[in-house]
Formats: sequence, structure tokens, C-alpha cells
Amino acid sequence: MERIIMHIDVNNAFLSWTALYLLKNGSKYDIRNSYAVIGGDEQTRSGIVLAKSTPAKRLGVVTGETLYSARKKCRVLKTYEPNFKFYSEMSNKMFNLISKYTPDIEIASIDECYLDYTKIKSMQGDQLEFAKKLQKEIYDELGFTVNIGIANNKLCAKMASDFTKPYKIHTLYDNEIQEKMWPLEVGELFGIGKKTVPKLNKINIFTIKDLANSKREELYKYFKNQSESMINWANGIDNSPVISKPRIPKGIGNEITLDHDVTDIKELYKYLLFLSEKVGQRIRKQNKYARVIVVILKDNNFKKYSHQKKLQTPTNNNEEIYNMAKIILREIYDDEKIRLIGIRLDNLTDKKIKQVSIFDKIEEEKNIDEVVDKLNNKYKNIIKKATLINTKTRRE
DNA sequence: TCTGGGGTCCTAGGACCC
DNA sequence: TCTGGGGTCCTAGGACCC
Repeated sequence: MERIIMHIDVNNAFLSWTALYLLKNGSKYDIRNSYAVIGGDEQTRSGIVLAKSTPAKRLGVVTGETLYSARKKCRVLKTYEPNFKFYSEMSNKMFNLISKYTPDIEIASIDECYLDYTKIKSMQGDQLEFAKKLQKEIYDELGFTVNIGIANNKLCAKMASDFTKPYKIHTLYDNEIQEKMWPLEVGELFGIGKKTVPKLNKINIFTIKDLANSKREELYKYFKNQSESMINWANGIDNSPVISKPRIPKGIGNEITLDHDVTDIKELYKYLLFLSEKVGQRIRKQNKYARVIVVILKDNNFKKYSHQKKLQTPTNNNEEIYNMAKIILREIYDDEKIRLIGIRLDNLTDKKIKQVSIFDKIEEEKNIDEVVDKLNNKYKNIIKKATLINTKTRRE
């Protein structure tokens, strides 16, 4: 049977949600209608555009560019800090609202999801009418607009929801692919990023149609095993199912850009300690253990590199994470000027494989971590290790 | 006043085993 | 006169997405 899939995508999510937050807290303005962006903090060297209003977009402001560059395009630009806690509330409200209609939704990110309409069509009726109703309901109940794409698979639904914005519904059924998708530039295709576009252009592929009609053997020379799926995407072929099960994380990582370049390894240790506690807290919340610990560095030339170590015994213990991270750092650090440092826990597993010889010590430490986690949750992170008290930590 | 942070998946090369 | 090769695991890095 032919599937009917919808992709629901919040318009300018962070900016819309901050607009609502401000309105809720007494602001007279709706920043959605002014030259506004959500951006990081230039003082801590995270000054990039995370989301922009439609008027700002019209002046050429793009996501990911520096605030400095955005301001050059729009001198009256206003910037607002992100409020992830509120974003996550709004996100949950939207997914809950959509879930009323079917459990078959896949949460793809904080502001988008897929919905498998196939099974509920007989109950809910025409999909376009349903989409209109859903879109209006989200706006009436929650106050922000979404785009909805309707198609026969996830890829095309996703492409359709991106066509024109805001507050639009588009279809991209199998029989519309040539007319609606093929004329687009190849970089518009989901999965084709900014590194791949120049490579494709070089072999005379400029539109999605060019890619769809390209020769498999020719493409294989440049993209190897990737070429098969690239051609499939360009033809709108995607058989992946809507997966409604909550995603189990494959890895947990945190990284911080430092407010100045650091060359003192002892200073880097402090950040490692901070990061160990952060990822430790998160992994224990998931009830998982990590087999692999990765340390990530970025130097002042923006070169990123990482090293990892596999553990004998998986861990979720702060002290163990920290100690291993220090060992890895010592191995890779060679007096570069460090701009960013991160820790990632990978190869997650459910159970700890117990090693009797050191078991007692670990259990004891683990209990301490758990007590601290509870207190942290209760008293908003007032408990910090002594060495961290003087370490500048950044807001989310 | 230059450039975030959270992920996923893939690839290539080396080590190691049989 | 020659020195396999498949399978698997591990690691580092890259591309992509929001």
C-alpha cells in the first residue's frame, strides 16, 4: 500500500519560541516581525546566528554566520539569547498535541517530526484537510506556526516542508517529484551538504534532476558507495520507516569553546573535570555505561582532532571518566593553543561488567556520584567540586 | 568583535587472527 | 625469482543535520 507521510517543522523555531516567551513575559513587541536573531555570546566566542526572523532573512542573514557578519547586513539587528529550557517545553507541547492523533510519530529533532498518516487516513480523512486542521490547531493552542510536508516517504515529506515558508503546506507525492523537486539546486537535497556540492558541480551536476539522471558508474568514481543512495534520494526514493520508539542515545558528549585560547594543561584539566561531571551526570540519567571515552580538542586554527580509549570495564563514574580523559589529553596535547575542549562517551551499554578486584572502590564512588546528582537536581547545581568553583562555566 | 553544540553515520587504514 | 587474504575490531577524521 502507498504510504502517506507528513513532516512537521516549526518555522524559525528558536526565534518564534523566544518571541512567545517575551510576549508571555510582558513584552509589547513580537520579534518575529522585526529584525531579530537568536544568537550566542560574542564575549565567550560563541557569537553565531542560531535562528533569524523572516525580515532578517530577507536581508540575507543566514543561520550559522557570525553575529558580526549578520550585523553588517542589518545594522538595526537585535540579538536575543537562546532559552533551551523554554524551547524544550514548547517542543514537548507540540509533540504531545500531535500524538493525540497517532502514536506513529518520529521525533527528528527539537522542532520537527514525521507522522505516518497511512494507518489513520481511514479515520481522519483527506490528508490535506487534516494537515490544515493540525497546523491551525498548533497555532491556536501554542501560538507558533509550522510547515507541513506531505508525501509518500520521509525524504519527500521533509523536502516538501522546506519548499516555501512560513505557515505553508506542500505536497511532494511520487508523481510530483520531477515537477517540484528536480528543478532545485542539488545542494537543496537532504543529505547533500556544502562539501559535496562543489564536487558535483565539477562533474556537471547542478540540479537534483542532473543527479537523478547521472550515471551510476560515473558517480561511483567520485563517491564510491555513497553514490547509490545519492541517486536514490534525487529520485525521491526512500523506504525508511517512521520510527516512533524514543531514540536510545548512541553516545553522550559535551564540549565547550573557551573564552580565550588555553595553553596550560592544568587549566585544561579543570575543564575536563567540569565536562566529566557533566557527561557523567547525563549518562547516569540514561542508566548507561560507556565503553569508550573520547577527548576532543580544537586549536586556534579551528583544526579539530580527537583521541579515544576503550575501557576494560564500562563506566559511568565521574572520577573514572576524568582520570581517563586526563590520560588521553596528556597523550595528544602538544602545546597547541586550545580553543575548544570536549568529552564524549561512546559505545554505550546497559550493564556494567563487574570486575571484582576493583568493584568495591567503584561502587563506593558511584554512590557518591548518585547522591551528588540528586542534590544537583534539587538545588540546581550548587554542589561543585572545589577546583571548579573558580572556573568560569558558561550558560547553556 | 570571527567562526556553537548536540548528535549520527560512514570511511579508510592498521592490527590481529585464522 | 616469494611473501595470501578474508573477517573483525579499533581508531581518527570527515560529512551532514538541526
